[in-house]
Amino acid sequence: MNDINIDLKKPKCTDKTWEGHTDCVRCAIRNHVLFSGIPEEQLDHLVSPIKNITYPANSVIYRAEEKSNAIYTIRKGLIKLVQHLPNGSERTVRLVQNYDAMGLESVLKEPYHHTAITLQKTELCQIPLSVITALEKTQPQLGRQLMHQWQNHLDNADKFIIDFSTGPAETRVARLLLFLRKSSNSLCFNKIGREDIASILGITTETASRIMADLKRRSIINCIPGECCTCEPERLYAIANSMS
Amino acid sequence: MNDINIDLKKPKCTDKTWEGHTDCVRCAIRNHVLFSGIPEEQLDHLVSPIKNITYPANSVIYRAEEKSNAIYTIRKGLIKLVQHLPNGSERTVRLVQNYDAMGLESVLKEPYHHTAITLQKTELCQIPLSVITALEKTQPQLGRQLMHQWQNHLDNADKFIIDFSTGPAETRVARLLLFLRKSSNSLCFNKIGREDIASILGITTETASRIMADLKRRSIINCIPGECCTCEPERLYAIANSMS
DNA sequence: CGTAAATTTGAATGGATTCAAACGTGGTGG
DNA sequence: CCACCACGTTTGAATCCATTCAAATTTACG
Repeated sequence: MNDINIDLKKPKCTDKTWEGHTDCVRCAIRNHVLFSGIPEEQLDHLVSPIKNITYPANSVIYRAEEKSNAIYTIRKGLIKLVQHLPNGSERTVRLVQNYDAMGLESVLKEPYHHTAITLQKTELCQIPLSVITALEKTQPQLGRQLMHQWQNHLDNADKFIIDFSTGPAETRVARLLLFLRKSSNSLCFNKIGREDIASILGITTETASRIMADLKRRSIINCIPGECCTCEPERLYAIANSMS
Repeated sequence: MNDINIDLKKPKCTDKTWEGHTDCVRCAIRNHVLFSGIPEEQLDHLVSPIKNITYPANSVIYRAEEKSNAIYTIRKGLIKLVQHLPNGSERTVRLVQNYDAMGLESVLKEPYHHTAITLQKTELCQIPLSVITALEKTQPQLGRQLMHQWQNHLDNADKFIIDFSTGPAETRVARLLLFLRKSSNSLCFNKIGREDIASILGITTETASRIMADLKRRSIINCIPGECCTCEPERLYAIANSMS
């Protein structure tokens, strides 16, 4: 497994020569509109505290209750936000990926509300709160950007309830697999643990395993060990839309 | 049943002689900080489009997909936000009450994302978008207020997943009853339909009915027809926390 | 190669859904 | 005023589904 890799060189998102630069246009914070009015030399100085970090799977980015001091945007990969149940087990309440922002509560000076854990190798930008507050002064549109991010989280939460917490277990699994497919294009769901599936869908590990095994047997998904999976999307859609 | 009652007289929330005025201090929009810098005569003019409306139970406030033009704050009562499933039935994704704001997506010029329906007699303030945009210019803290509202919705969504979509049906019902108790103080849950309970908890109407009937038989809740209910909170808590 | 951890499978139990029927309640019209 | 109908709630019985607990199997990794 590759280790955590913090790239400290300089703020990549303003460096046009960086290969990943084109992605930054989609970034929640470093939006192409957002930096438009700021002179080049100020800009470098402002965003230099932004770090590009790559985490392996199963890394904790931050913990619930912890004092917050940065928001994050996900560049590549997948993260679960979990909350701890009184009983000791954990329930996943959101999946974050694909240029979503995360940890917005830090803008409101609140401690983090979830524990954030990577489900795959994940590349993200860590934006210290100081950058946000500094940018806010000169860039009034930033507030609007953040509101859109909040709304986006809400929409995700709604989809989470509708897709992952409604209907029989097989239906939920199918919807999760389709979600993962859309997000990563390559369907590496042999990488995601059964326990994670269970915590996302509110079912037990055994049920998750049984259903996954059954889908394999029916050749709806095909997993070569160590490789990514293939699936038959139409058949998954059929299951996903079957309201018992 | 009492009809919809729109109070057009004048913006009550700035009228200190109005009996409900003290509540307005807690309002998401008319916050005591918020209006501090604005001269009296401008204030009246600014907030005059705000309407106080009282709806009976089962009224539709707005519909999903509909063009949005106002946000709402709930003064008293209870509202469900529902989304329609492909199958035709509906799933409740949030419960709104107690000075919560609702319809924030209108600030982002998006159509409403849910259909909002009252579960009880509900009193609310309708704040046209024009008021928000006008206030935004002179009151920079308004943006922050709105962010807090978004965060509040997110927290509610999390609780919705953890409390109402996790664990066995009886546990979920107990948690819902305790939620209703805390919100309305008086526990009028003979008023809330079994179908509503089902759509909130993601179970069937029959299961909801069976569990409610059983709780009555065990005298954990006592309902006098036409009156409000009483319950034994400790026993409900015991059920609510029983993870099985 | 061997051990720990994760996954799969089995069998029994318990819980939730389905479909159908009975019951109660409130409202309408004869 | 009562009969009747519509609608929501309750109950029953059968079936199906998910969980539990235990064991077997596979996989990952030192």
